[in-house]
Amino acid sequence: MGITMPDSIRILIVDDHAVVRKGLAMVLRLEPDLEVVGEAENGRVGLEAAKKLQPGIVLVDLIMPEMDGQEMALALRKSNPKIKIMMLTGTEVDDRVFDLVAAGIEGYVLKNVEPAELVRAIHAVAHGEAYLHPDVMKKIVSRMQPQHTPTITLTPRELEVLEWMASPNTYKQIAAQLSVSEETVRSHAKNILEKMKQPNRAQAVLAAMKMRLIKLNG
Amino acid sequence: MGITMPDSIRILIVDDHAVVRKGLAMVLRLEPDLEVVGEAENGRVGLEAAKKLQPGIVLVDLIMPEMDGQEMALALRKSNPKIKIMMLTGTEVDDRVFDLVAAGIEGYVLKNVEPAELVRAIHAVAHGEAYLHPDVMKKIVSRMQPQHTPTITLTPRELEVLEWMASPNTYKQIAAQLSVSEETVRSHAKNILEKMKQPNRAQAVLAAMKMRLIKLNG
DNA sequence: GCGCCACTCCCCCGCGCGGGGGAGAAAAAT
DNA sequence: ATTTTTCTCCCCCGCGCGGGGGAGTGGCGC
Repeated sequence: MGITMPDSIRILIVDDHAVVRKGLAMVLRLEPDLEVVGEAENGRVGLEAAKKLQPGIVLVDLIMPEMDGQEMALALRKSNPKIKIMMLTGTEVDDRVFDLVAAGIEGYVLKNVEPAELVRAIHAVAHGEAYLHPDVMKKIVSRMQPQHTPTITLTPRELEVLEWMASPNTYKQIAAQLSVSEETVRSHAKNILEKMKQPNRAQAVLAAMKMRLIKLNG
Repeated sequence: MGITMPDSIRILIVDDHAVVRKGLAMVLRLEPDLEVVGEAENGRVGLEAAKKLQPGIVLVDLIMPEMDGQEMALALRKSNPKIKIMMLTGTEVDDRVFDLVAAGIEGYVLKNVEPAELVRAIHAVAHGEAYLHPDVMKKIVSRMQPQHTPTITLTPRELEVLEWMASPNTYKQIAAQLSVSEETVRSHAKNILEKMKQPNRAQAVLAAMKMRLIKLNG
């Protein structure tokens, strides 16, 4: 009861439906190393509870009145970045996952998961791993995929120059690096801008990143 | 033996080590609905085999002579996008995962997985889900996360100007949008560049994106 | 009251860069 | 063998922008 296992995982449940909270708590309490330390019925209350209780992980429903799961997750991530966040949502996966994952959510599972999987997910997240539902993963992966984009055809040399354009170097410096004349680099740059229909170097680099022609660091 | 189950998963194994191939095949053949239809010892051979055999999924080792797993995966993805690709690699997860995931690899598991997990992974991928090893997922998620960066403290107005700096607009145009003088915008820009220690607008925008001060579209 | 900071605006200077030309040689495609 | 593409290099022009000053206002905190 009041005994706190030294290595147990402290859990806070945030969901607007009491039955769901109780059901989750019951399931989780079956695990010897999981400890449900609190419940909250919306994001605002959950946020306060999290700050007070300092759980290792919070299970948060996405759709809630007053303050929804996304708002709460973002706020909690800012105020207490060490507390892991596991999103619990209905059956559908909407576009908010991108913001949530980008904000550093560690877990995302659907409510129809088997209890065993949820427990596994909690363990994984508590141990510093990320646990995303396959559908979520798929969505993210598909977002990362080259959207069979009407890719502009840049020549190899142009692609090379484009990569250098993302560096702090001036055209003169790039020319030195490539062992060609500055005029050559400027000529390539000119063609690149025209092909990409971009007004300047900054926009060209941004556009190149969007269409994954160049990467953010290597 | 020669009997092909109507709903069985046809598997092609590509690995340069015969023992690994045989071991994998033996393990997988224990499953009634998995059918190892071929083996190949490098990417080039594997590519040919895949085109000929049309398996549902190929297990590909990353490190191989002549043509490695990455090359093969990219080539196969182009020629036969319907064939699922599951990457099998050593213990370490290197940076190539980004290119592979971006290219649409469905699976990525380490060689030290339990057979049961590999079988689960194969089923998942065969059913259209993505199955990435937790470490891989973590790497991808962490790449998406704001790396608890020593964020520069920009004033609200500077942040606003910085966002506009990522647009195609000139300072004059930005000034018009913000209803201030061009000199004001240029003044802000000057301070932003100094604070961010960036030599020019393009680099400032890139740096801002890296530290997630501004987003790629939104 | 005083100082600090954010926001605004102004001047000057010089280089970086976008945009318009053109041209020649080698490689690839036809 | 001819055409097309790619890579290289050159000229000129003018604006965008980086960097160096300074200065006045209002708000916030001490």
